[in-house]
Amino acid sequence: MTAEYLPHLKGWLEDAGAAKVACDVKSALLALGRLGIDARGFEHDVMLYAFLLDADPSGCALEEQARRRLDVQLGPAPEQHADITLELWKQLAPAVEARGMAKLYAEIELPLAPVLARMERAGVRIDTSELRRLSELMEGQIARLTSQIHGIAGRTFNISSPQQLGEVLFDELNLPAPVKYGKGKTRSTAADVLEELAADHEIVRQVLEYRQLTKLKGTYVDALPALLEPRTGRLHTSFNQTGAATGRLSSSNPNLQNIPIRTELGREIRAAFVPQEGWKLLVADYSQIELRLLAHMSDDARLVEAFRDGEDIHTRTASEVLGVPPLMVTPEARRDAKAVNFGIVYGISAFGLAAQLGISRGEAEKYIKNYFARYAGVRRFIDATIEEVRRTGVTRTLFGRERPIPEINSRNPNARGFAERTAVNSPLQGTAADLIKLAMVRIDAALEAGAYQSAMLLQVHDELVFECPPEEVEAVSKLVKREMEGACQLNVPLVVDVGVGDNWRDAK
DNA sequence: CTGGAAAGCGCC
DNA sequence: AAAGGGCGCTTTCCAG
Repeated sequence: MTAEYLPHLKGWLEDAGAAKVACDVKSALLALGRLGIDARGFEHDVMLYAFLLDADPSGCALEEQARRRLDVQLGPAPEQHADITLELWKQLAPAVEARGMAKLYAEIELPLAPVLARMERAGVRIDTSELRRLSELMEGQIARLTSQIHGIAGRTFNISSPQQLGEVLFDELNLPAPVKYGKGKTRSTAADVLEELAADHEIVRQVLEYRQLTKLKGTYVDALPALLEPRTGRLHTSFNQTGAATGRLSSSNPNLQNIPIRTELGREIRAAFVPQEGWKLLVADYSQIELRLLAHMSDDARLVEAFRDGEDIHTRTASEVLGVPPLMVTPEARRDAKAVNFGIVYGISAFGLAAQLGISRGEAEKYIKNYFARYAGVRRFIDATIEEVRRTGVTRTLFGRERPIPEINSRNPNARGFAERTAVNSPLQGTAADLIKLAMVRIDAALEAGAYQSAMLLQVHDELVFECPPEEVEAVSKLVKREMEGACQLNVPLVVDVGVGDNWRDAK
């Protein structure tokens, strides 16, 4: 079997007889696309094989794999890239098969690569004049806050420097210093610390507002327009299919998976994401995906029942934990229950829950105790999951994706605790990632089969964003909902909310 | 001047 | 003893 290589692709494309092999199919497709070549039929992606085997985002690129598995230092020669790619393919493809991940590879990861390539090439349109307006508005607010903060401090200083801010607040104005310390013994000025002081101190409230404005202006409002592709006038992110150990995608240059939504100002920024003239944006997101997967994987009777009955899950948890009927659950109780539900998924401690809810550690312990008394299946699931990871050393998703957890039997209690939380969270986060990836592949195929013009643009973990001509909106809404909800059969229903609008904010 | 660590914070 | 899982980006600060 001889390797053919294309020097202008730096060895990306190797044709090994009948089997088309690349070290990175998505990059190969994008590079070929720029040359006007519509390539199809790649069967083997060495980087994806490596990622399935190691779940190590920093170690699955060709150079690192060549070093680790073949003890070869990769040079610039395309011939070497081609040879190494084939050598690794021969080793990794059978290993993926042997570990039971051939189906995950063939039905999800490999077919996803061309979908991501098309999403990146499509890009997303931004209303730059809207962002310019916001930028000027925010500039004025920041200037006002800066002079007010300096006024109260009695001197000028760099408000963006945590070090200088700490000196002003805790040494000069003698505000109560936080218990929380950074690694270098610096007193923390993080938002949760400042919020403790905000009620009593005007300057702290202004610093928090200053932080929000400078963060959003610097990271989004001013940064995004600079990244527009001149040729398309659109924003083209990169989706990294090997970017997160759990199996999630990541997004960079720019990261379009962390566009603001929480605050009103943030939502203004999101409203600047718009469809091409005359088209619509369509947003579809899985409702409570990780908690539904917790219900399925734990088979907890109450959790399963709650989702089957279509109940509001946080209200139900509040009702269970407090022992009151759902109609008597106050908004505050629901908020607390929501924190408990997320805490379960993340492996929170009583200490952490207490800090977040502003209650005593004893109160938090009661909440957690009550939770597990009512959701005994969840307790069993968590214990069984940790036990299995102790035995096997890996977590596994519903679709068979593995993640090594080497520290699970560490004698260091800190490292072991971290590993145990990771062991519980990874199957949930990872299965959710598998599920939406599968949905993306199904939707892409269905759009292709129906010859729709609508395009998938973005994925944000439990949400997909599409751009649709108005006459397709209705049909594509149904298609997307059907393919997402039908991606997999669980003990509980999968629910997808679909919205349509003239920008990303209003479509949600 | 550059690179990296640390702090902080945006999202799910 | 630490104390919530997964990311990427910006700014500050400091060492080389």
